[in-house]
Amino acid sequence: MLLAQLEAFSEVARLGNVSRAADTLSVTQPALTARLQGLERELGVDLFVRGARGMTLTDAGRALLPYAQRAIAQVLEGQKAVDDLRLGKVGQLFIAAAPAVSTYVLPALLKAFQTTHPNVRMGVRTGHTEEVLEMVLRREVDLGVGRPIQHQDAELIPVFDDELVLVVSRHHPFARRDRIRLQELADDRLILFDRASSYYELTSSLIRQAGVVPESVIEMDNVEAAKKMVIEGLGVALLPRMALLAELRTRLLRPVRVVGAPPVRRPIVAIRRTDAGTPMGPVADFLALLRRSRAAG
Amino acid sequence: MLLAQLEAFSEVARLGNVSRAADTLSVTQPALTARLQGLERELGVDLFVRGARGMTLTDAGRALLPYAQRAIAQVLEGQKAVDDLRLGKVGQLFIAAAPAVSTYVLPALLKAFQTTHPNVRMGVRTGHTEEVLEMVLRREVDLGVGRPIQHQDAELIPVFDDELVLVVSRHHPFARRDRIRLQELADDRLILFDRASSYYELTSSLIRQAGVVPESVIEMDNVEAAKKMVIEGLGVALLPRMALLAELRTRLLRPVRVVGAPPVRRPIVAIRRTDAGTPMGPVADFLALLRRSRAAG
DNA sequence: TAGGTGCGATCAATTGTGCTTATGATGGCG
DNA sequence: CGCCATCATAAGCACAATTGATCGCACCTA
Repeated sequence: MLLAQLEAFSEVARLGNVSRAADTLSVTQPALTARLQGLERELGVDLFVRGARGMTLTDAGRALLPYAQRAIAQVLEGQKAVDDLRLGKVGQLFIAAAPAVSTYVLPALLKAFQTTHPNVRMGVRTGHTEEVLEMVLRREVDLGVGRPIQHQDAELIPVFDDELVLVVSRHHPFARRDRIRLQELADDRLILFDRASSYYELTSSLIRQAGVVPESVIEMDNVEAAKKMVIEGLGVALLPRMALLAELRTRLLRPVRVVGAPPVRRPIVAIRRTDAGTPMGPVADFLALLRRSRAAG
Repeated sequence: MLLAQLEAFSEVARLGNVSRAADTLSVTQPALTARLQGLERELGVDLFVRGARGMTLTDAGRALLPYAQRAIAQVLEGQKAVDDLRLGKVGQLFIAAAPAVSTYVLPALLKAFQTTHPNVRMGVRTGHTEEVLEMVLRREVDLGVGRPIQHQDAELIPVFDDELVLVVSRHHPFARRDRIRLQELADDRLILFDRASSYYELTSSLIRQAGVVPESVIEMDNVEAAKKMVIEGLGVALLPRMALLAELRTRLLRPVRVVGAPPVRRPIVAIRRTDAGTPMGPVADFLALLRRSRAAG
């Protein structure tokens, strides 16, 4: 049985007239006649009584009509559902993100996303990149955001590069200088954050590489606390730029260029299950927003 | 969009495998692949992620699946509904019938019909043939049964011939004779029934035709009373055979052949709206039962 | 009652479209 | 490293749907 036959049947039943139904369906009248005959042949019953004044439903036709209409309605609704999804109008967007992303990048992005996609259900979960990957693989979220991490079933999509920035308080001597040498850090107190973060290892190796042994080191367990320490003048810190946007803008913290040390850049990637296919709808839209934002400046 | 595409989609989604779905749908695998590609092209989205281990639904596929399944289910249910109707399993059978039919023919027939068609809703309305016609034309009933009556929108289907039978009580002198002459009726009392019935006019004209003036006439307003009168020996009557079946069988009443007068036969017809088409399902089955019954024979 | 009108069915030719068989490409698994 | 399973592609074919023109019929109108 063909959907076209059901549409023909439904429309002819509605109009009681093959010729006019042919117009509204944009086919010729003989084509419609053939569809109806085909349907009647397949079902083994007459659906219409042919009169000189048009077509009238038989009992069988009356019995079939509601089913035909519902079937057609389901198809249309299905098309609409897919279309809405494709255009990102509806659907869901659950994201797993590394702490810095979750804290400093997502809020603004999701606020913007919410205004353009009011009917999309959103959610955020936070974890280190390994946990993000796990959540993606277990399909607990539609998208992960974190540092690159290889896995057979995961696909990585670069979204922006983050960067470690050396920051000092506004009263610190470095604040007045364009750039400093790495060795000068030896005279200062270095503030480290979150031993579990991937940045911890980076920072440490950078320092060690330069043969610098800082006078003293303070370890914090989160970025926010580390920033406070720096602002209070207790030391200097290498912090991800995406966590500093507000303080750099208000000049509460001052960035300092370090000569002789290459800028430490870390790609931030989106993580998708390979078998989820090309991102679509809300996920695709959010990915575009994420890349466009260039969140790290 | 083709129904076949939705079926392909649904089945592949269920099995996660084009080749196996091709088996269950009894087509070749390339045919299914083409259907899926056509559907994806038309919707503008990928419905599956192709892997070496089979097909996995995308978000769009997951969104579409329930609609596709419901559409297919509606089509199947529609087919079943038409089929049940065609086979007379379900539906309704509302009949309007002339009083004699309603009283003496329908009860036994409807009892038989009920056992073979337990899920058919049935109903009977009684009226003279003109009223039966009206009910048919107003679609208050599916079928009328009565004497022939012409109308542009009504189709008449002969079902059996009724016959006026001269009956007398078992003690009446005629009861011992094979046949009588019409003129002999002049010596007897004639019992007429129901002035509104079409039989009244028939009977009267038959008598007048023969130039017979019965000694006396008693008019009753229903057949049952007329029968009682005859049984009590108060006179003789010309009554429709279909109203006499029980009394003739028990020999409470005796039929008498009248020589010189042709048997008075009246066709009983079923009445259908022309625009209702060929009878189907319960109506067709009942019509067949009605003709087979030869109720007046 | 003769001609006009509207409607559905039919016909012949053409176009399309899906189906089948055979083959290719790719990834996983022993 | 070759084999197996899986899906995609290609070529040829057959059937079916579409089209435009025509027919037949019933009804309406003059």
